Amino acid sequence: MQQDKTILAIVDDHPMVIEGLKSLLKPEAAIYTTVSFTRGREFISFLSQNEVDLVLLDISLPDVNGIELCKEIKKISPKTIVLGLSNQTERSMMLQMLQCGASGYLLKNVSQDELLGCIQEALHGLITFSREAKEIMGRPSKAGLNEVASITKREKQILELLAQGKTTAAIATELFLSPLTVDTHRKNLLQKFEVKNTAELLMAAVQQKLL
Amino acid sequence: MQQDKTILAIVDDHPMVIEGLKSLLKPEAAIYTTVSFTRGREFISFLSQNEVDLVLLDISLPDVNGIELCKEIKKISPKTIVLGLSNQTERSMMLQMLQCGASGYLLKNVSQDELLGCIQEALHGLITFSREAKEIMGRPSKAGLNEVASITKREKQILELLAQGKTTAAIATELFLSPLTVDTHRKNLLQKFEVKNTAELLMAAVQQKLL
DNA sequence: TTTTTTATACCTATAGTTAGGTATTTTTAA
DNA sequence: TTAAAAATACCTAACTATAGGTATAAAAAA
Repeated sequence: MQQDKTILAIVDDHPMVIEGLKSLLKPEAAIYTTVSFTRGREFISFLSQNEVDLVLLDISLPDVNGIELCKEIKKISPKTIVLGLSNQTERSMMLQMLQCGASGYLLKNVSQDELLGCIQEALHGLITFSREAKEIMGRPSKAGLNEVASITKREKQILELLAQGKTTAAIATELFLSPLTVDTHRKNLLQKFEVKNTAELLMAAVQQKLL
Repeated sequence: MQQDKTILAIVDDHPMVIEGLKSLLKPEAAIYTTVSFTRGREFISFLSQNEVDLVLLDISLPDVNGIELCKEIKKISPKTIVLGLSNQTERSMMLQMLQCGASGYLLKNVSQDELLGCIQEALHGLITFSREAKEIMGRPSKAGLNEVASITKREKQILELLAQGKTTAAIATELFLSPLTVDTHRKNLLQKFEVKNTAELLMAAVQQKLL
């Protein structure tokens, strides 16, 4: 690549957001080249063929989950810097993004200054947050107490079926498993969420936005 | 006022959204003049001194609630056309906006074509929706079929305790009732929601925003 | 390549829920 | 004030979930 400009990618399903970001980045058009994508998959296939210095990644895309996408990006191109971008003011989401290799997190209410500042910081290898995101990170209130249970794919699947009111036996049939296996997963879910029955489990899952 | 261009106002607390909208409106810059505001109050004071033909109004502003703002706008300047703008795909929210005098509703994932089309339609006095908003309005499923189960105070109380994972016996003790009575209420809840177990019941209640 | 995690499957009891009723008293609304 | 709705309480039997384990193979991660 003969390009010496920094390449920024924007991944967001809202054309309006893409245009907004481009517009906010315009003053620095001399140093940044921007490309944009409305689907996570599109960006991944682009990334496997091109270099990208930094990506502004919406974490709530229609096709893939932002956390997963972030992992994939870091796998394909570890030096691409990922900044999470979202409306969600969920501490847990921010932490998850960082855990998956993101270099920071911006809320969609960023000002132009913040945006440009954060991009610069991130490009220099720093972890960075938009003002409001910083504030949220700054209050450890919920984090300490409300730890997010990390669940496996199978567990997620079973959780969803439980939410549909299905019994262990019905789930076993549906997934071609032994009811005993389903029961084990179910018990593991109860343990992970530190709850004692399905009702509590579902409410906890709803609260953690897993359902 | 000697202005013959149509005056569009954008009210949104996200600079990015404002820039995005302006950018999407650019092809029509010859006919539209745009002004933007990040606070509802700011816009109201502008409106009392200036004419505005149409306003794109974010319904989730930090200072005032979108519904209230819409009412105020229509009170101050009845001929200003209001289009609701939001991420929320809540049917009820859309209906509320219309009830308060809005001429339509756009989701923030609108494409440029939709945006320009909807603005034109609204300016011609029509009620208009973005594609996805239309889809949501188009399914009477939830409104018609999924009638909100009306539950009694006692039932609500028991529903909440069930959501906390409490057993019939525990609820009975807490409410100084016979377990058999609690059981009857529980059964009535299952019937009203047309579900067959507590898991499904809770999910239905969450969906109907009863929990 | 070794270790850890995930997914699979099993066992024994006990606890709790659901389905099918009926029936009386107290509130609330017409 | 009278009818309807809500809250109370009971019964039996069948079904389902939970608690307390153990164990092994297959994936993923280190």
